[in-house]
Amino acid sequence: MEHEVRVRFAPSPTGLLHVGSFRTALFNWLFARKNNGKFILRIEDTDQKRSTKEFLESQLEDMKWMGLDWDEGPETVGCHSPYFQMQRLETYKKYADKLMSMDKVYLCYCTPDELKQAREETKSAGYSGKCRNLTPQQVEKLKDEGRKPCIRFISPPRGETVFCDQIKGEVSFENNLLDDFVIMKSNGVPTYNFAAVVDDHLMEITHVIRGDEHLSNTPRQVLLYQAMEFEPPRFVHIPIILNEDRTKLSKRKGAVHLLEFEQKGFLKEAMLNFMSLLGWAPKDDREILSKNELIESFSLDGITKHPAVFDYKKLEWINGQYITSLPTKTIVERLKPFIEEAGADPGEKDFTWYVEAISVYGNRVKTLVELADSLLCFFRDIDEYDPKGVKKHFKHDYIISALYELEKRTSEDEEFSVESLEKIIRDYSEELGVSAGKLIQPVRLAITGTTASPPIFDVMKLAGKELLVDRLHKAAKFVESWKADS
RNA sequence: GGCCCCAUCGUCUAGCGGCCUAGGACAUCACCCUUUCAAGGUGAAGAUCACGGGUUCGAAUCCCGUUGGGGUCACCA
Repeated sequence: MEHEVRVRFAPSPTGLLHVGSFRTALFNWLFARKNNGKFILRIEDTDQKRSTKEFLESQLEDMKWMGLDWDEGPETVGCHSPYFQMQRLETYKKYADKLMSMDKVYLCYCTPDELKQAREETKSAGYSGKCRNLTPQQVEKLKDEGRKPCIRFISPPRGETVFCDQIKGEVSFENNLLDDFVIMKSNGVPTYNFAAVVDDHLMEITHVIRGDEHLSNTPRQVLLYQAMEFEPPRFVHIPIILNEDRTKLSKRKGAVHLLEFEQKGFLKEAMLNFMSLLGWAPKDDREILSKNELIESFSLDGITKHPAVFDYKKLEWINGQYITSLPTKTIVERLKPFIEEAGADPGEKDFTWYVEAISVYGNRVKTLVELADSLLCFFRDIDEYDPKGVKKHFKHDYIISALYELEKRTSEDEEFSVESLEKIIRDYSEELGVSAGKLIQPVRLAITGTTASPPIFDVMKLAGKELLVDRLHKAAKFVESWKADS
């Protein structure tokens, strides 16, 4: 009988939540939910220089935004609290003392400068073990100099450390390559490797699912598990995410923080769907999966071994799929902040209008930002008419009178429906003896200022009588002065 | 550079010894639809399964080497 699955996501609040970290959190969460296990959120805030309360809050908000709820962690009552490493200092000290009494660690009085210098001189990365066999007199002398020691782990000089990774299989490292690494800094704060091992053990973590960049840390952790006589968890190293140029996903080359994607108008459902498909695939050919479907089909053996390139185009496609498939009510609610961001008052239009707008515009945009942008002409005056469109669609002699006539006819249209508006245009084009398109394009330009838009009768209806009449009038005036100038 | 990991269409991937003259999706292209732009529908192009050796009756699938890519080498996590 297997133990209850307990996994954890252990972010450091040293920046905004990175999409790579988020993907790690997602896989952990999916695995926990799939197996009816527990998802634990542990804050690794031992980097006191870079950790901030603001980053912590931002990361927690991102997790909540995406719906990755944690069973134990900040803001919960878990039986393994506290979940902030800086609040667990006595615990780490206890285990460091234990290792000290077992002669598995030692005090090191070297200063960062000395270490740096030694590294440069020997051109090798590891620590020499200089302080491992200090005499009592030497220790006294170093203490008198006011030095604060850190604690280093005594790495075995030979042999190899082998562990089994759920994805990679058996992985082994030569012990002589591992140096005496630091487990407790001189300020009494544990280092990552030590704190993670102590906490994962105490919190009864069964599967450590984390990014591939931690694979080379694992032998040190395995050594610590052995030294403290803890049973190690299962290790699951998931592939990292790459930029299009196959370098590690980084700023400079595009958005990397979850927050940025939210601001760009991506829906959480789409993000969740897309991110889960980076380095993992369901057994069947489905591409669009809801949160529940993801949980249902998630399994560790579906995770790939190789890194995955972040395909922005596919994300856009998935987002587009969700814009058209999510309940309109949901899209309306989420769209409003973007309307506001674009500089308009979302309260100007009522719910019915939004529903129509989304049914008309929804399938031609990829993000909420694009949706808000294309709807902006219904909130604010248009800045200019597309120059190419002007030359093409405003050039004919009948345009000025036609725009005035349409202004008159639409203003007198009591019904003001998509059908009645279509009738006005078609009837008038027949009267003029021109094709409907010859009227449609100028009207499109008059309302939106552009040559591309959804079907024009829908756009006219969406504009509303007042705005439509105004735009037709302004366009007529514009063409008058344009013709006069040329 | 040392160590570790990885390698199927441009990209995400299916494939876990015969069903593969390699399947799906995004992107690309064409056609249909059409008042423009999309969406949608149909179809096309796109991978000598990185390369070279083995093992086997048979390999994208197993083994070895080469090359390429990535990760990591802190009193950061």
